[in-house]
Amino acid sequence: MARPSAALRERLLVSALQLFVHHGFRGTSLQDIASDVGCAKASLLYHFSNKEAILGEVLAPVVKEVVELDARLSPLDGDTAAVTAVTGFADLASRHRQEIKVLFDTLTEEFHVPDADDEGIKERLVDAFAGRSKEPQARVAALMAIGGIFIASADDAPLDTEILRVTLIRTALRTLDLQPIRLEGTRPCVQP
Amino acid sequence: MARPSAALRERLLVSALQLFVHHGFRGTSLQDIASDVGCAKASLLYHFSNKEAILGEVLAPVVKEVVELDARLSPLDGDTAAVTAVTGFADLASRHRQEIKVLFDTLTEEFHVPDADDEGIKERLVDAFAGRSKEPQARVAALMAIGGIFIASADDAPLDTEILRVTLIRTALRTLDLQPIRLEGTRPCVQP
Amino acid sequence: MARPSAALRERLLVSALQLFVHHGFRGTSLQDIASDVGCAKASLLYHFSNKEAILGEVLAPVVKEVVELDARLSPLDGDTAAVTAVTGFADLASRHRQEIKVLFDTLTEEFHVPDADDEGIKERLVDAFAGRSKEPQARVAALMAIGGIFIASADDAPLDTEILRVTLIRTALRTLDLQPIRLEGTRPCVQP
Amino acid sequence: MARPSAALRERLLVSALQLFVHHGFRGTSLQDIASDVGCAKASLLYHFSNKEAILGEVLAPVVKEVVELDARLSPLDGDTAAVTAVTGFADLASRHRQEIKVLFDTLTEEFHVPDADDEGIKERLVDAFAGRSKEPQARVAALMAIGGIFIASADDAPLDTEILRVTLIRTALRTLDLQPIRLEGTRPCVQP
DNA sequence: ACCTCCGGGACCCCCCGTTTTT
DNA sequence: AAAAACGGGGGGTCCCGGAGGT
Repeated sequence: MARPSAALRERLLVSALQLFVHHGFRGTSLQDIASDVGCAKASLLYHFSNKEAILGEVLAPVVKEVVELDARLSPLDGDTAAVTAVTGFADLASRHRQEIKVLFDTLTEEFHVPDADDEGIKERLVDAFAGRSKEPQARVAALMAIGGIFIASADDAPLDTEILRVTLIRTALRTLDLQPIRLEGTRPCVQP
Repeated sequence: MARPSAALRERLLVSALQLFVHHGFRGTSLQDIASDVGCAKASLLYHFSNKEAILGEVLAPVVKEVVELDARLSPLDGDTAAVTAVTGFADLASRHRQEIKVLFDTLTEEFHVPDADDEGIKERLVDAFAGRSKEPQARVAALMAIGGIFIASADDAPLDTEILRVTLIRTALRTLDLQPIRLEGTRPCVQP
Repeated sequence: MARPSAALRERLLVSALQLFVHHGFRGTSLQDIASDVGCAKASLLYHFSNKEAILGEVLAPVVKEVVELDARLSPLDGDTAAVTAVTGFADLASRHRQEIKVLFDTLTEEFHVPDADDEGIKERLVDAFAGRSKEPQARVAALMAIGGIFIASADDAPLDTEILRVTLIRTALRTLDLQPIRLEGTRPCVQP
Repeated sequence: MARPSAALRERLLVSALQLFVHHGFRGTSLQDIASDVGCAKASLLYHFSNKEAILGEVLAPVVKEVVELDARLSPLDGDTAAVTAVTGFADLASRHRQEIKVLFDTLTEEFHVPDADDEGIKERLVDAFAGRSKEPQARVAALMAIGGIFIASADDAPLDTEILRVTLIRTALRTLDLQPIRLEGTRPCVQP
């Protein structure tokens, strides 16, 4: 039926993201997505081999950025690592609020998003947030900083992206007991 | 087959909690729970009228405490409200780590846990964490503090409850930009 | 619906056999079977864990007899083996004509009927029919005898069981170039 | 992608035959065939209007020969009919072993192979094998002879075509209780 | 003429959370 | 407390057209 039929594939991804955000991954059926864009379920499965594949593509942008951030963090140490992690992660999260929310309830699922989240990356991120410290308290604080950014980003409240980003950074740094930094120019390498 | 079968009901709740933690609420079927304790699915539904009821009973303890905390917070204002919220919530979360994790992915679901979380309570909690401030930044910081406590509690890492509790409080206060407090005696009214 | 509801399970097996005979295994859906006996598809899956399980139970009687025949044949050799195989197999086939037909199109399927047809048994049966001879011609003749019994049994034509059995034996023996035997008392150990 | 792509149509038929032999008609999907030759499923349906059409073309050679055999048999009677049927059918089967196997599991299917097997031909073939006799025993023997030739031909064992053919004839004649014939020159009218 | 990109209607097997019956 | 039965999807596959590209 889809009249314009421009790019069904894209419209499916958009619908899927929205539905995943509001009803969760498991709470969204293929039929829900298909109905939402007004196409047959079979057409959906023509573009994506299965339900997980949809999730994978929906999350691909964030995952890609997280992987890049992980790479940028690996050579860093101490406060530098922590600050870079905070700014990078907050930037990423504030720009992908919906995807972040989806990533959430997906965490309980058994499967992994392809080529990411392979166990290691989460640990390394926590490690960077903790400034490479091995103390339990530092780890807890790091988790809290990450979790805080996650939750605040995933919240539904309408909020300007830039304000959110800055607030996330400032607050997360406090959480980690780090000195505030000048925020101009903290924006990592991202297309303007 | 378990012959004792004395408190099947309790064993069901224990199994349910464990399974909900590891596979999520939707990811756990009644059959899974029944198989885990070794009884028939029908027996399960003899004790609990439906699946949600199981979740309700699993979360009952936390919900009860959250409601009580909400009541204690209502007359308070400013930093007092925030500090009380932090200490109370951290205490609660550190003692119910598994239930907290379950509460998580349940948040996406459509239904509400009985007699709690009815929209209002979450907002009031955020309000208290924000010290009754209406500024967006304060709200974001409040969300981050709550989220941080949630995430850190839900994490699988083995950690002494008391150490976790103290760290949660100290760090959350930093997140909210509040002065550290003396932690002795902060333990709210709870059975020893 | 099912008013009498005496032994739904049995009625399901009967229907399944009939439908498998007329439409093949793949050509019969669970819904077909359920509709035929007038129950819900879910009720069907309550009794049988999956479609293959139904096939397994439908074929169980024949498989059991074939396995027993295989056991009886193992110590025998030469013409004795061949004659015993012929009489045993013809007896079995003439009493289970429908199941034999089902066994047919099932042969192409990938899966194996549980605890039988595990590759070996067919070879051993051919070996017995061939009177333990290794010559290709003997093997071909053995195959033709077995196939003949199969096909003739599976045929839809109404025919008295006893006449069929005797004719199968007499003809199969000719196929194998064996002397006719006295057919009284050839009936193998079977409940009268 | 296969660039030569000269005769995609032929390659499809070859693949289809192979797959039908190993997984059955119903067990082979259009996708399977397309994947096997490395083309799109839609390309397949360009050449053949539907799945049955593929089967029809795959079986066309055998069906044609069977129809011709049927025509040759119609004027014959008694032993002459039987012997001619046996030699003709064995010749045909030994030269088209794979197609014979496919013909098998297709028998259960509802549809008919085009312009053949329309109920009548099978009966007439049995009739000829039975030497036009109407007795049930003769009919059973005829069925067994035909079935034997079928099964032995369909078997996977590697065997020289000529040896197979001669053995099929000799054994089938025994099955029908007919005198062996001189096999030289029995080869029916077939393109050299 | 040949081939592929899209798209869709039907339906399959299985399972889920329930109600009814014993 | 369990056994039996059920309505209703869930994800996924099948076979098939129609609209183009070369």
